[in-house]
Amino acid sequence: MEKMIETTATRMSGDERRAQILQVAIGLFSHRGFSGTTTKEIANASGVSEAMVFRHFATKDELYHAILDYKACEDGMKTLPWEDEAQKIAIDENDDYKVFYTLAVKALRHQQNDPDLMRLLFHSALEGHELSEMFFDRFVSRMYEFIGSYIHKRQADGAMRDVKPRIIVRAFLGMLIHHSLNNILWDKSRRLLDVSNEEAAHEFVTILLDGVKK
Amino acid sequence: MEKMIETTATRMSGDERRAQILQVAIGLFSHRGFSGTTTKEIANASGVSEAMVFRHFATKDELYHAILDYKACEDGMKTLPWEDEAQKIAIDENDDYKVFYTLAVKALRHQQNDPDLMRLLFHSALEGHELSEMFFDRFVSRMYEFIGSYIHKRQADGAMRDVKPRIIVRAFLGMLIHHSLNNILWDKSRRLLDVSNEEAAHEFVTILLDGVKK
DNA sequence: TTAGAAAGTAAGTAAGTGCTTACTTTATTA
DNA sequence: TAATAAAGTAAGCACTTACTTACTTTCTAA
Repeated sequence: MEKMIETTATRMSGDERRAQILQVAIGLFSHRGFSGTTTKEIANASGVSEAMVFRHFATKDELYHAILDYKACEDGMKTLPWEDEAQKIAIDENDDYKVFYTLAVKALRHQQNDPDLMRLLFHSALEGHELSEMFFDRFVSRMYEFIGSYIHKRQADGAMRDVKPRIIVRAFLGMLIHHSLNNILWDKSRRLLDVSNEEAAHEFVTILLDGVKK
Repeated sequence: MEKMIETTATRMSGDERRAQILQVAIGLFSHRGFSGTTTKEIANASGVSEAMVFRHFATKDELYHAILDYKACEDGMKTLPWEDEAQKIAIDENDDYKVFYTLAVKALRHQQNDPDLMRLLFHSALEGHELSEMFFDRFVSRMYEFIGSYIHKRQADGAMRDVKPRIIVRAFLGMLIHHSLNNILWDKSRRLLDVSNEEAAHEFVTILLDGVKK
């Protein structure tokens, strides 16, 4: 004879719950790291018992892998620059500013919208986890290839100085990644430097291009 | 009536042992992180029982603090650029290349010689440990002040474009830190980019200075 | 030479840890 | 509407964790 006063305590479907646990775990792992997060914390934050966590993910390690796969495959690489049409056009037109600015703004926005990915990536890099290598092979090294070969072409055109292309790539990615890292980790309140993604991208690209032009 | 066949198993003095445990712990913490390292591992790697670790450091947390203090105070800031005489002279002479190149080479060398410091710094930043803030206040923000004010001066001289000085600082430090980070974390075998500290410093500085000159 | 201090250990403890088991509750459908 | 499958739990298991205790060994100096 109880009244249904519950606050929509409907139980979730298996897939829903799995996805929810995954999301909760992403938040926790990305802030506390793998060994700094307990399965109990994950369960509590998901509003279920630990047994449910282990129903969906056989081991804690499997959960971590699922996260890495999800983040690195589905999320982080949604818009690969070498599959971007606008990018290709800019490249064909030899529009240096457009090529680099588009890349920069996209990267900065992406990292701002999803700081967990960067945190996760750094945690796994420090711990020597295999995601690190996977991400490196699938994304970073292709990025070097992609930007590097564009720079090489522009050097052949006589539009850029003869510097090892990959040094230029490193300088460019360094500015972007370090800027995002600052915003996420050390300078959340923007005391040190407070600029929009667009302004940052513009200035970084201008410095880089003026710095390598012939 | 035993013979003294021991391989110089002389016991250490308190101070020696303390220092040794500290060093061992630095190596472990910097690779596995705080919660990823157990006190037993530290004891074993130091060749003593766990009780000895706790004789020298009341808690695991105290040990971590001691490391951070040691690393951040004694080690990492041995040569602060604003206390460097050669640096001051270069600044007075408005020798942009010398100012930035000296800084860059020193930073790259330091990080190469002591990768543990950077690892530790990143671990603590990700975990939100207080060292992060301390290091930020004592070192990073002063660095922005120092380089930023030099850039400001050079802008007033009409030698550099009018860009927010701190954006230039961020671009510069970004190149350096990201390069070291790559060498330490992802590209240990230098597959992606293999350059000496001097070459890297030279190219980064050249890009930066050409990128901001008037 | 011997008392005492300091370096050291073996063997705990209580509170977690990842993970399992045996069971109950809710939703679906034949 | 009853059978069944799926979502869920409480309680515990074997083991690890940070940290302690009660004790032994070695060095030093009066």
